[in-house]
This record gives sequence, C-alpha cells and structure tokens, in this order.
Amino acid sequence: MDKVTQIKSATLSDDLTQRLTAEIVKGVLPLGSKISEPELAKRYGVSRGPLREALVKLETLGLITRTANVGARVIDLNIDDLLDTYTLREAMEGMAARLASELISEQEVTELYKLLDEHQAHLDSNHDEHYANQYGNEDFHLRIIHASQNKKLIRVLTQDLYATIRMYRRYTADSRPDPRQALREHKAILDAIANREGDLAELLMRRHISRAANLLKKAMLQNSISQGNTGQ
Amino acid sequence: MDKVTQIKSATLSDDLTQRLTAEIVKGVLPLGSKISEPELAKRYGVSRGPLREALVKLETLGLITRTANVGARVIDLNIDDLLDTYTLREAMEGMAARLASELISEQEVTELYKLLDEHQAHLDSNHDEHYANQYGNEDFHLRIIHASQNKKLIRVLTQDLYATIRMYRRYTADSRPDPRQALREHKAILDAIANREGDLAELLMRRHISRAANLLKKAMLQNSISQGNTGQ
DNA sequence: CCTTCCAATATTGTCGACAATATATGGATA
DNA sequence: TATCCATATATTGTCGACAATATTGGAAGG
Repeated sequence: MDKVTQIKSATLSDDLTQRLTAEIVKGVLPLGSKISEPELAKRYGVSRGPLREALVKLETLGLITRTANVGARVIDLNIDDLLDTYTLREAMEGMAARLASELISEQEVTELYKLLDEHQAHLDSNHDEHYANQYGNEDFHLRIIHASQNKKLIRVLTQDLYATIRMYRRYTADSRPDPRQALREHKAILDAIANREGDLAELLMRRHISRAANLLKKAMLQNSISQGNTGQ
Repeated sequence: MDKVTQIKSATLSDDLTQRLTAEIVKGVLPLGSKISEPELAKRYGVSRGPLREALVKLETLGLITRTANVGARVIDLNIDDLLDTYTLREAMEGMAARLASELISEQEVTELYKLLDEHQAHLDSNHDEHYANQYGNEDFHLRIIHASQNKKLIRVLTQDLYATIRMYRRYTADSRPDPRQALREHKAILDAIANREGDLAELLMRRHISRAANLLKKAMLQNSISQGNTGQ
C-alpha cells in the first residue's frame, strides 16, 4: 500500500475506524467479504491490537458482523435491512424535525432557506445535478438533526445510521430520487419548521424519508445487488 | 476478588462487557468515577487487551466516556441527558408500537393481555409492588419492541438505550410512577394495537413514555443526585 | 504565598509472541 | 467415488512488555 497520507488522529484505533468506515462505504472492502485481521494489519502497518478495537466499533456501527473465533465480514446489503434502517430513520428524523420546530433560531431558519435557494440555483444551472443533490440533501438533513439539540438523537443518527445510509445510497446510485422533487419536499419541511408547526414538520419529514426508502427499494429490486461477494 | 462465578461466554471481551455493564448499572462502579485499566484488569484476572475491547463497546453503549491518552470514566447522570434519552425512546418506541399494530399476531396479543392480567393480579394481591411493576413494565415494553420485527429498532432500543434507562430508573428508585396508572396506560396501548390502530398506539406509547420521563425528572430534581463522584 | 517549570511516576497506547479455536488438507474406508 | 476422520495449517483470542503521553510532586523563582 502506497497511501502514506497519514490522517492525524489521537489514536491509531480511531484512525482505523475512520479509514475502514470510508473503505467499506466506498466499496474498497467489498460487501460480504471476509475481513482478515493479519492482512488488514499488514496493509495499514499497525498491529492487531488497535485494529481489533476498531473492528469492535465498526460492529456497533453495523458495518461489519463478527463471530467469535471465526472472524468479521463486511455486511451484505439487502432490502429488509434497508427498510428497517429507513423506518428507524423515519422515526428519529421525524422527531428531530418536531424538536427543531420548537428550538431552531430565526437565524438558522434564514440560513436554511438560503441553503435551499443555493440548491435551487444549482439545479437551474443544471450542472452536476447528482452531486449537488446528494451533497445538498445530506447537508439539509444534518442541519435539521443538529437543530433538534438532542445529543443522543444526533449521535445515533449521524454516527450510527448515516454510515449505513450512505452505503445504500452508493450501491443504488444509478436510480436516484428526482432532485427537484426532493427540493420541493425540503422546502415544505422547512416551511413547517419555520412556522413552528411541529406536528406537520414531523409528518412531512417522515413522508420524505419514506418516499426515499421506496425509491431505493425499487432500485435494489431492479439492480439486484447480489454481486459483491468477491471477497474469498 | 473471590467471585469465581465464571460466566461462560465465547470471548473474554464479551464477558467483560456484560459484567461491566451490570456493575455500572448496579452502581458498583460509581457514577463519574475514573476507570483504571490496570486495576480492572487485575480485578477480573484478565489482560488489558480484551478489557480495552470491552471499554470500546461500553463507550458506544453510552455507559462510559473515553478520552484519548487520558482514560475512561463512568457517565454521570443529569437531567438533560435523561430528557434526551427519553425523547429518543419516545420516538423509537412510538414507532415500535405503530409497527406492532400492523405486524403482531393474534396469539401474541392474547399473551400480552394475559401478561397484563398477571400484573393486575400482582397489584391486587399487593405484595412486592415495586418489583412487580418494574419487572412487568420492562417486560411489556420489550414485547412491543420485538413485535415491531424491526431488527435495527430492536437492537438500538434493547442494547443501547435500555442500559441507560435502567440506570436512570435505579438512581431514582425512591419515587416511581404509580404502578396502577402505568398498568392502565399499558392496557390502553395494547387495546390500540389489538385494534390495529397504529396512529393511536404510537400516540399513547409516546404519552406513556413522556409521562415517565416527567416523573423521573421530578425525582432527580428532588433527590439532586449530585453524589456519586466518589471515585477519585 | 503563589506561580512556573521540570523531573518522577503512573496510565494509556501499541506491539510481537503464544494459546485456543476453526478451517483446510489428505488419506483410509465403505 | 463419496464420506469420514485425523492431521496440518491458518486465523482469532489473549497475554506480557515496551513506548508515548498525561499526571503528580516538588524545587526554584517571583
């Protein structure tokens, strides 16, 4: 491995957690592939100690599964898991939208409107729609989540769930939701939040996420993402 | 340490995770106390390797906090955290109740009614109210959660959140919710689920949990649980 | 008396080696 | 040829020791 790009972090274990997360999401470590501790340790130039600590963390993030005395595997995406994940996300982000309606500041609201305007401009100028949509989409959601000011909610969503969500989005990259429709929905959600209508904001956020889940589900059914078991 | 009660588990790390979780919830390891790796390792007769893996897990469970090159501390309970936790629980168990309304079998419904009848009998015979309520309360909630059939939801709730919830209940043991009121609410929730009224079930579950949170909050305000920083 | 700096100590982070378990190989038998 | 079992190999689990960092305690200076 020639990547000498040392990511500076306090501890090797944290480094590895970040790197491995990235590699799994990117697909460098294929879905369902076996993870060999000696091999990975050699590849990253570290001993197995910190590597194993990172693996424990990845397991709790739901990115790998571990079996005692057998080893770890990258998770395999499937529709049931996708739906479970998005249902959970629906509950949590719905709550986040409700809380945001109560707690968000006027300034944050203004910034969010500006953000959506930018997205609109991006779409109108028509360049790089995919990227703009993906990036903007996540940015919008993250801001709502943080506006909830609920530390537990923020942690579970941004740290645990979003890694999985990014994976599902990546592996269904071909058929993405219509960015203009998504933007309309974002606008409606933000309107509800700005008007301090918590019930409505929660409802709209839930529908928005539920709709995304359905699209991803269709994408998975078509693509039949059954490749990926390349790892011995 | 004279506890030779070897809990048989596949791996030392898993063993330690369970034991440490229990000790933290029980209060053997005081709130906010520093965790010394050498000391704990000696106490359990293991090396620091598996112990550290267990600590990584405990951190993700939210039972301890770790700082690089400094060490780990048992979490300290406070009202903000309590409210955050219960708000999250509200969102997730509310969703669980909704899903259960769609997915639960008639047999499971029957069993749940039987369970509530038993609780009623316990209360009427009036012995050991506290224990009966606590045990029965958690049992009821766990069954609803599992009836949701959502693996992600089940995992986060039963593994991540409930450890914290048990701690808050333990440290506010003095003033507990009225068991008869709780039972009435359980019955109403179950009725909604049995009638396949998902919206209502979710609403009632949320109120039920919100009410519990308020009671715990009051208890914390009165008791002012600021002791517990005994650990150097 | 308080503050600052430095050395001594203790704790955490990392490593390489050994033990325990699972997997792969290959031969014997039906 | 297929199946079963025993051996060999590889991988995971655990350990003790060393390196790096933080904490403690005391001396020097203001």
